[in-house]
Amino acid sequence: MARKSGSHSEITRPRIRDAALRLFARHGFAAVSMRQIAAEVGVQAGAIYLYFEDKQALLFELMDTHMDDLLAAWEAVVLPEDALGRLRAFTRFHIAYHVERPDDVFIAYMELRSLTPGNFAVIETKRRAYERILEDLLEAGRADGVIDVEDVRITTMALIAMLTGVNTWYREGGRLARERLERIYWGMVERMITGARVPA
Amino acid sequence: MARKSGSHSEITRPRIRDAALRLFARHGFAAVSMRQIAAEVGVQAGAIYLYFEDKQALLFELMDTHMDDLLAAWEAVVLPEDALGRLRAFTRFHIAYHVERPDDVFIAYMELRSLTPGNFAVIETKRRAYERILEDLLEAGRADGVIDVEDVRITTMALIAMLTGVNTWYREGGRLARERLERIYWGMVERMITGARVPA
DNA sequence: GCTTGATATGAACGCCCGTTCATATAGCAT
DNA sequence: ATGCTATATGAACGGGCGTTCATATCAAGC
Repeated sequence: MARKSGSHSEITRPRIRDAALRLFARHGFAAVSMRQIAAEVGVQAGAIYLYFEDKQALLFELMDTHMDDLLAAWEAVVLPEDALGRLRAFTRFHIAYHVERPDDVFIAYMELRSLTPGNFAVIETKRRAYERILEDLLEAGRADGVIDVEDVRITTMALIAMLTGVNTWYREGGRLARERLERIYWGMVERMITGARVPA
Repeated sequence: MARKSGSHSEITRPRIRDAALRLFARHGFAAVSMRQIAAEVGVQAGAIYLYFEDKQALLFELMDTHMDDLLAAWEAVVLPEDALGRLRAFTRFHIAYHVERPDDVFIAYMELRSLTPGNFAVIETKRRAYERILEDLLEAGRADGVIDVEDVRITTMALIAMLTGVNTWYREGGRLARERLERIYWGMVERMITGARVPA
C-alpha cells in the first residue's frame, strides 16, 4: 500500500529526519540501523531510500542543516556595539541554542568521525567558521582593550568547550532556569576574559 | 598453530587491549569489529575470547581501568596546604593526564552510551567520584574565602568540560608546550574562580 | 620422551546489516 | 472512468557481525 491518507513526501521525509536525529543522538550513528529508523516512523526500511540516497547522506543532512541553522541563527542576533556586549551576546546565544537543540548539537560534535572525508571537510569548514566568530570577537575586544587573554586561540577553544559542555548535563527545566544558567555562565566567561570581579 | 615463540597470555592480552583502545577511540565502539581488533594484533577473532568474555567486557575493562588509573594517579599527587594551590594542582593534573592518555579519556566520555546498564552504573559512579574531587576543592576554597563562585556544581561542570576539551584539539608537541598549556589554563581557571587579575 | 594444559586456529552458527527492486496501491489529472 | 505518478511494500542480495567449538599445536613438567 502506498500514499496512505496524510502520508506525503512532506510528511514522511521530516519524520525520517527526526527519527534519525533522535536515534543517532541516543545510540550513535554506527549503532542505529535503517530498519530501526524506519520502524520509528512506521514504515519499511526501503522507503527511506525514496528520500535519502543512503545512510551517510542522512547523517550528513542532519549535520549540515544544523551547522547552517546555527550560523544563520547567529547572523540574526542583534548585537550591541561594544566588544564585551558582543561577547556576552555570543555566550548567551551559544548556550540558548545548545539547550534548545541538544540532539543536533550532540550529533554535530560526536559523529564527525562517521562522515566520509568529503562530507567531513564540508562540516569542518562550517564548524571552524563558527569558532571563528568567537575568535574574532575576542580579537576585537583585545584591540579595544576591554579584554585581556594570554592566547586568543586557546581561549576560544576553552570557551567553546566550556559552553558546549552544558549539553552534557543540563536539561531544560523551565525558562527561568535557563535565564539563570546563561547569567552564571556569562559571569564565568567575563571573569575569564577580563579578570574583573563582577558584582553579585 | 598455537603458542608461537613469545606468544603468551601476558603478551597477547595487552596487545588486544591496546588495539581495541586505539580502534575504539578512532572509529567508535559500534563501528569496530572483533575481527578488526584481531587483525590488528595478528590473530584470529576467536582468540580474543580467551582473554575477554565478549566485546562489551573488552570495552568495560578499558573504561574501568582508565577510571581506576585516573583516580589512583590523583591520589598519588602531593598537594599543597592551601585551597588555591590544590585547585592549581588539580588543573595541571587533569590536563597532563588527559594529554598523556588521549585515547583512554576519549573513550571514557564518548562510549558511556555503549555500556550495558550495569557497567554504566559502575563507570558513572567513578566518574562522579572524580568530579567530586574538584567540587570538594571548590567548596573548601569557598570556605577558606579564597575563591568566589556563584554555583559550585555549575562551576565544576564548566571547569571539567573546559579542561577535558583540551583533548579535542591539543596534540603532544614537546614537553615545553605542555607546560605552557597547563600554565595558560590555570590562568583562566584562577580568574574564573577568584575573579582576580593575575599578573602576566 | 610423554603427557598435559595453555594458546590459537578456522570453520561454522544464526542473525542483522545497508541497499535494491519488482510489485502494488492511492490520490490526482484528464 | 482511466491512466499516471508518487509513495510504499516486502522479499531478496551479498556480506559482515559476535560468538562458539572441535581441533591443532606448542611449551613446560614429570
